[in-house]
Amino acid sequence: MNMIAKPQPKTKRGRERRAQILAAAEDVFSEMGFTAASIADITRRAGTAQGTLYLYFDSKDEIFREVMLDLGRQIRRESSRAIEDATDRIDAEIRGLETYLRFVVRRPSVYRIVQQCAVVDRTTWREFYQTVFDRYVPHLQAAADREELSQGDAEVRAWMMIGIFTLMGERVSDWDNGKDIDRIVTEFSSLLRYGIAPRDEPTSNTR
Amino acid sequence: MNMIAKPQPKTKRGRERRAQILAAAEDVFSEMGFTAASIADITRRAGTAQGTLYLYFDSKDEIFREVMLDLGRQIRRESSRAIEDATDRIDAEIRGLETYLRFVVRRPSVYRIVQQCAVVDRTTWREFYQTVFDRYVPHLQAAADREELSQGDAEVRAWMMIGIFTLMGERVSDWDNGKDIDRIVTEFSSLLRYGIAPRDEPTSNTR
DNA sequence: ATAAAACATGAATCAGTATTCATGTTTTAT
DNA sequence: ATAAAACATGAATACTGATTCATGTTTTAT
Repeated sequence: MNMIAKPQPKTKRGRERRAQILAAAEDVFSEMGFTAASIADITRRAGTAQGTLYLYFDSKDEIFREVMLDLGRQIRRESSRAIEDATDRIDAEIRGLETYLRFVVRRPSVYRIVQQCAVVDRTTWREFYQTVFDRYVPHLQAAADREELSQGDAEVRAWMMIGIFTLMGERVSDWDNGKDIDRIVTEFSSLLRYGIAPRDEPTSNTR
Repeated sequence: MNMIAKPQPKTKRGRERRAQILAAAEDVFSEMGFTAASIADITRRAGTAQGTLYLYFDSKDEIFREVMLDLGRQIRRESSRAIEDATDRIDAEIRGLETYLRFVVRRPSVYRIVQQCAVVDRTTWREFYQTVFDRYVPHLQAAADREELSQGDAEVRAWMMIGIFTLMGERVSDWDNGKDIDRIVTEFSSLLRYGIAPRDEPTSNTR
C-alpha cells in the first residue's frame, strides 16, 4: 500500500547497518520461517537494538520483501552468468541448470525464502516468476528461429523449464545437499535432446 | 510431537460437524492464508462456536495438517484414476497432466494449501512429495523395462515430471484459470516424445 | 423415562511480539 | 568547535488471536 519506502541511508555507517540487518533477516527467515521469526531474533542476530531495524525498514513485511527482491537479483545474475559462453541453447539450458543447482546448494536460504514468499507476499512472488518468465521466453523463441531448438510453444516451454529448475532446486538444497547434481544434469540433458520416448535409432547420434 | 490425535467422533452429528469444520478450514486457509486465517474465521464460516473446533482438532496447526492430508488423498486419487485406461506410459503421462490440470482449476485451493504446507508444516509437505515420488518411480521404471520409454534415470525423471506438473498446476489455477490447458498438454506431449532439440526427420512419424 | 456420554457454546484468559518513542550517541558540514 | 542531521537504543505500549472452561443441550443406551 505505502509506496514510499524508507529513504536510503545517508552515511556509510547507515548503509552497513542496513546490509547487516538484511543479511541477518535472510538467515533468520530461512531458518525459522517468517511467522516464527521475530524482530527480536533478527536484531539479535544482527547485533543491534530492535528499534534500529525500523530506521531502515517500515515493517516486518517490508524487510521480508527486501530480502526476497535481493535474492531474486542474485538468482538472475547467477543464471545469466552461467549461460554466457554456451555454444547453443540446449547447452545453455544444461549449463544453466547445473549452475543453478550448485548455487542453491551453496545458498539454501534461496528456496526457503522463495517458498515463504508465495505465502507471505504473493504479489512479490508472482512478480519474481513473471520476471524470470519474461526473460526466458525470448531466448527460447530466438533459439527456435535459429533452429537450435525445434519449433514449439516457447511460453509453455519456459514454464516447463522453470518447473524443472524449481523442483530440482528444492530437491537438492533440501533433500540431498547436492550429491545428485550430476545425475540430474545428465537426465535433463537427455530429456531435452530426445524426450523420454523409446528412440528409433538405438545408438547412432550422440550429436 | 503429540502422536495421539483426537478420537474419531462417535455420532453422525459429530462426524458431520467435523467434516463441516474441515471444509470451512480448507476454504479459509486457501483464501486468506494460514497466518491471516483465524480460528474465528473458520468457525464463523462453518457456522459453529470457536470451542467446537477444539472438540475435533487439537490446534490450528493440526487442523491445517488434516486439511493437507485430505487434499493429498484427493490429488492421488484423481491422478491414478486418470491413467487407468492409458495405452502406454507416454499416454499415461499426458492424460495424467491434463486431468491434473483440470482438477486444480476446479479446486484452486489445492495449490494454495500445498504451498502453505511447505511453510507451515514442512514435515507433512515432504511426506506428501515423497509419497507422490515413491508411487511414481516404479511406474517409470517398469515402463522403461517394457520399452514404452527409453532407458534412463527413473528417479530423476520422476522429479522432473513432478516439477512440471507442480508449476503448471500453479500456473493454471492461479494465473490463467485453465484456458491454456490444451496448449500445455500439446507441448508437454511433444517434450516427452521428442525433447526440444531440432529433429532429424522433419515430418515423418506422428507415431 | 432417565442417566450417562457426547456434543456445543462463546466470553474470558493470557502469552507473544510488532511497533513506538523518549532519550542518548556519533557523524557531517561549516 | 559547534550545531544539525543522522543514527542507535531498549523498555513500554498496544494489540491480536489461539486456547480454555464453566455451563448448557442433544443423543444414546438401557
